[in-house]
Amino acid sequence: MRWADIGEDVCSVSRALSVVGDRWTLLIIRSAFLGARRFSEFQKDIGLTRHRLSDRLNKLVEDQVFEKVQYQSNPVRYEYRLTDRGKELYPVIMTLVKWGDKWMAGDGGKPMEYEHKSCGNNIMPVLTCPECHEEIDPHDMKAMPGPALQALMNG
Amino acid sequence: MRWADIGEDVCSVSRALSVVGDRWTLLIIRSAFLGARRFSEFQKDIGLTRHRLSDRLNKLVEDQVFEKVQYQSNPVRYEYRLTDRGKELYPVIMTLVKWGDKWMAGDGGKPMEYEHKSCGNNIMPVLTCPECHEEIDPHDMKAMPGPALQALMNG
DNA sequence: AAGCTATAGTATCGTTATGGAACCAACTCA
DNA sequence: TGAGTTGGTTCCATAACGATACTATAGCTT
Repeated sequence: MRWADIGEDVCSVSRALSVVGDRWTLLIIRSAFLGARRFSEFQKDIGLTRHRLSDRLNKLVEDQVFEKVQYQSNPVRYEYRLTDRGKELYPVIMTLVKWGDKWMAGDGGKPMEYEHKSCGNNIMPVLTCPECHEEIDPHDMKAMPGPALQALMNG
Repeated sequence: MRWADIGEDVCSVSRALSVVGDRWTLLIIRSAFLGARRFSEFQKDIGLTRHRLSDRLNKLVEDQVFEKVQYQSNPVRYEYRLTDRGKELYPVIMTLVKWGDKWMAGDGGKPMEYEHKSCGNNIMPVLTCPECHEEIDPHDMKAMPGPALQALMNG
């Protein structure tokens, strides 16, 4: 039996994609990391229809990636802020930026550059092993069924 | 003027998502990292329709994420292998796995576990600064317009 | 006070993408 | 000879999406 055979539900990638796996959501989250909070800011950044944006933001609030915070009354208006759950999508965004920079580069250099404030360098993050601190090479990673998948395979 | 205002085209995230930003593509790539190569393997792993799979695989070959390699003649049959461009999506997949493990956990523990073969530890990769080797905290990253965006902003 | 602008949405409608099911073609194996 | 495997394609109904228009509340302006 193949591991993945068992179903999409026991797969962290598909679980994650059930939240961020559509055409717009990751762009909305990128905008949030660049400072957007209000409906119109997201719309200007991304250029999707208000209808769609309304939809996605509501779903992201439901999924607890954003929280709605009232910033005025009369009329009542809310802004959308990343929760902790949302903030932890930063690595996903940055790995996409890195891949896009390298493999989908346009003319005239990078769209954006990133400074690591705590060391002052202009960098692009790398994925490393928390134990030996080496950069991760896919060939050095061995994937094994974890408890959830083992349970399914044995019964 | 907002940076992102200028348009989706000068954004590495949206460029990357033009390749991997749909409901299925990242699942296909995940399957490839777990060893899938043939049409039917992908289909069993993911459970999408053959129609859709055919579509996505062809697009991914066009986008040079996969290459078609003939594995038999009579009838001619191809398998789909990740190119270098495709292999470098590994960090995107792993950061999604990590987020899914933490925030979308199901009962009974993790679906999968990962061993870093070169050090022998069971790990989950972290995003670090290649200069100071500290783990990246979104608050410590400063985003600035790069050359491509500066050019656009100045004219 | 009437009219214009800003913000944050909804409603409607036509087009595109997707899912489900059936079909097809070449070969293998019993 | 006939069922099964592999790797698709065709057709149709439904879901998601884009474009455009409309709504609602408030401030600013003349």
